Amino acid sequence: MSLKLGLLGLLNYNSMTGYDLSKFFSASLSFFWTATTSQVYRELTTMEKEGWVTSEVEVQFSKPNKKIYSITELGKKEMINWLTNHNIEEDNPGDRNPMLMKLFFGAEVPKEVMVEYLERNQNFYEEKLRELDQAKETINYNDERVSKDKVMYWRLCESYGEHYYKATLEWIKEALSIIKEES
Amino acid sequence: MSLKLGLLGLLNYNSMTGYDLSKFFSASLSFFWTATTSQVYRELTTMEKEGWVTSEVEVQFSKPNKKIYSITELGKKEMINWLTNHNIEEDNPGDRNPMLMKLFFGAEVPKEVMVEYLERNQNFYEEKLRELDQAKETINYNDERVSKDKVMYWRLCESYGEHYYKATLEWIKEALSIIKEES
DNA sequence: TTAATCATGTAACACGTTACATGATTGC
DNA sequence: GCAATCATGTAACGTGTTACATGATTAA
Repeated sequence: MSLKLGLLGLLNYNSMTGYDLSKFFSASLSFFWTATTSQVYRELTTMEKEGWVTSEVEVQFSKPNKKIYSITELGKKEMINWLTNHNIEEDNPGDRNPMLMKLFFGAEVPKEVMVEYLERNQNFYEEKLRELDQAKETINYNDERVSKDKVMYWRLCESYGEHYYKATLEWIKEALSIIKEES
Repeated sequence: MSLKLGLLGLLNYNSMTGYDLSKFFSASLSFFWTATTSQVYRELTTMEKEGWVTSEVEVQFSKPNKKIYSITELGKKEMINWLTNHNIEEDNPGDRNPMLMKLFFGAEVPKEVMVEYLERNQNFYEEKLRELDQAKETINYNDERVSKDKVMYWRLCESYGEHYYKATLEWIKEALSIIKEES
């Protein structure tokens, strides 16, 4: 459901094509959700059937025609409904962490293998943190066309990332020293 | 792939039935991966086709026969291979966080809605932390039949949970105070 | 001249979820 | 007498992934 609702959320800001949507998705939501173009087109088709969006074709020359999607009243209702009614368990899968799956069975391979694994994860998350810092600097939050509320919520999402990356890095540091200690 | 390899990992400890596997799964791996019985049976079928596991039937009276699965040499190779060759990007999806998706579009609904949402998440994670504490106490890590290495890795997985839950709770606390401040 | 961008998708597969079905045994 | 446990699955659906196809335009 999150993908559908992410698309509704973006269409609620502006009507646009599937192509635009998938670009906006990677630009603004990819930090906590990813979607390929194929997925976006498929979802748009089913969402149109359900009456959450409508489309109109804009004829173009020497390019494929644009199919511009807009959110409907029904779609808006659906979005507000999703924003208002919570299912906390569903919203926090928390499971499906391949890294922990690997670590759980780490005793089956030499320690150096797991040490290297954690170190590479460390690099990965340090890089993520740097990327986040850069993003913070480049995004212009003072754009007057954007409401303060939106900016606040967007910043909170960013801040989650920071907390999450830092916590992971701290854990990796501890884990590495424990593994090395035991050798 | 993680599900298949989780199953291989468990079968590497002990041969058992699909039914046993799904119980072990919920008992020991559900903290970072979940699997339903239907999924387990399906995966076992395909893994047998690939030669990673074999099965033999144990006839029972007045109960369905047991189909006991064992890991093969090929399966062990596959497992070690997975443990040894890393793809850090794949192992850290990090995306797909429905909670952040919701928060991102939070400006579309009254602030109280998002405050309540975060408060319920807070309760959720506090409960998770308590559960983890309980688990720590009940699990007997001094079982002599289990190698020290295994215990170490299992504990590291637990410790990840602790870090993760605590970081999330801290972020929620900050987020709540920021949202309330802006009102 | 090659690659990237614009803009649309289809097809097949992988994996997760939900619901349903069977039928005896054991515990409350 | 009823629910839970044992033990096996099937079927259908939802959603994510990967690969492929088309064909003009623009920038390096």
